[in-house]
Amino acid sequence: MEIQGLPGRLLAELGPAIASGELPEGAVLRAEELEERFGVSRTVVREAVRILEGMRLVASRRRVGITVQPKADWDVFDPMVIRWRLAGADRSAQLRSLGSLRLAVEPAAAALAARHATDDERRRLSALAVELTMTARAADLETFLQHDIDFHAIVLRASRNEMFAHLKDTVGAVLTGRTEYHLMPHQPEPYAIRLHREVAEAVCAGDAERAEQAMRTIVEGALAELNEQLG
Amino acid sequence: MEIQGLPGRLLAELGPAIASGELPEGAVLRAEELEERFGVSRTVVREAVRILEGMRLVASRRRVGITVQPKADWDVFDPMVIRWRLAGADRSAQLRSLGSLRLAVEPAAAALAARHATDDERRRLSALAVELTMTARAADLETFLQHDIDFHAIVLRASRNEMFAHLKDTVGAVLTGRTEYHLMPHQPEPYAIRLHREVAEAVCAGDAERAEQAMRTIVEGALAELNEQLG
DNA sequence: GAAACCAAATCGTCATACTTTTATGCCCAG
DNA sequence: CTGGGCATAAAAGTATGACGATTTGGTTTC
Repeated sequence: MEIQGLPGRLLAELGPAIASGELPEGAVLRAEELEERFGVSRTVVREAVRILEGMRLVASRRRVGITVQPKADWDVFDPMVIRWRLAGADRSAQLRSLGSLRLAVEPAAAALAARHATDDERRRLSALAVELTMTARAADLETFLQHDIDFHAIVLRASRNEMFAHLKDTVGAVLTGRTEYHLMPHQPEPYAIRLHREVAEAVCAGDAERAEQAMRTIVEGALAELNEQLG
Repeated sequence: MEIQGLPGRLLAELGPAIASGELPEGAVLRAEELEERFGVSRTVVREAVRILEGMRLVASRRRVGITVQPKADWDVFDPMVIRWRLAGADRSAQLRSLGSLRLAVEPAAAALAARHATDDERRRLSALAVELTMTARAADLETFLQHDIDFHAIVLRASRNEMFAHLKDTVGAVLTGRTEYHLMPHQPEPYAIRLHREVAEAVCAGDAERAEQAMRTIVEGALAELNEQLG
């Protein structure tokens, strides 16, 4: 998942710095300056910059340098950008945006999953729903989170739509983020868990309508909680 | 939008080759081989490969080479990847996936737009809806397409959700793709155009429900046409 | 036959030199 | 004083040779 090597180290410094606004729009870096600051060669700097350029966080121009791009240009779907932003200043804006996206996508994915899921996927959804109940009771937030992530990932995958399926990392980042930064109730809501079982049952029964509704309610709930925590 | 310089040339060759399946999953390239084949230096090859790596199209490993990754790993939201795939073999699969995504996102965006659009955006939507009517009558597909793209882009932007807004290029690529590859009626459907006016009116009136419904009908129609053309 | 070791292949990094583009400021003409 | 073109230099872009690090796969040895 992570990018390796020395360019990775550069990224891990520059990415968060830009995403958090510490390096504001229009800030200019010079390649040579970065070489010195991080004690690496030109090759490494250039490759790291290329990657940031791919994410549209910066643009490199001759005789000018490497300039931080306006937020509006950033590739906000890149999982790395999402993580960096969740760790930084506009965490709440990011979570709200992602919430709306989930609200649009996940119910649709659940409906498709009810139609197209494999038997194995249906089984695993049911099993995970049970696990969620158990770990919630045990207040074992760590494994609860992991099961929650898996649950949503399976629904997205079972939709048999590659675009939806690829949002699994994005959704995973949201769930991780709101747990990590304590933006949800300390005990998972029993009601939310019942809804996960409802989704699992509906998918097993092939009931697209019910799966979609239940999933919508889940995401709406998450969004409501978020708004509560953030005022 | 496009990546510049010599690495860009490499990308323009390798990207489509991979996206089209000409270089299948597991295929191995060596950096030195690419240097010779394209007559460029290591620097250039490495940067191009880094970019492809960022899109998760390839992975580079010591002592083994640059291997093409399974399709499931590709960053299917990257606009460049989308264009390459639309130009290649699995164009129809790609269009179907994107269609489902639009069906989830655009109605939601329209609803939000009805609530949050600025006065200017409302005006421009109305104006574009009129333009669509005119250019459809004139059978001027080129400008019709451009106005259609602008229309959907404005709705997405007016939703005031950055994730939705960033899907404008994706939607644009879809609209361009299906025109370019003649996957829509030669004359735009009068019904579809009336629906665009409906969206514009609903957004102007602040009627979220109606905007959402009209937009849903538009995208459903596009998806239906697609399925008709592709069997 | 298994474990340890060695060798070759390939990417990864560095240092340096050269090329290309372009912002900026100077100078000259109007 | 103003505007346009031209020279200059600054910065990224490209090329190249050398070396380092890692992984694969075979070979040797016990």
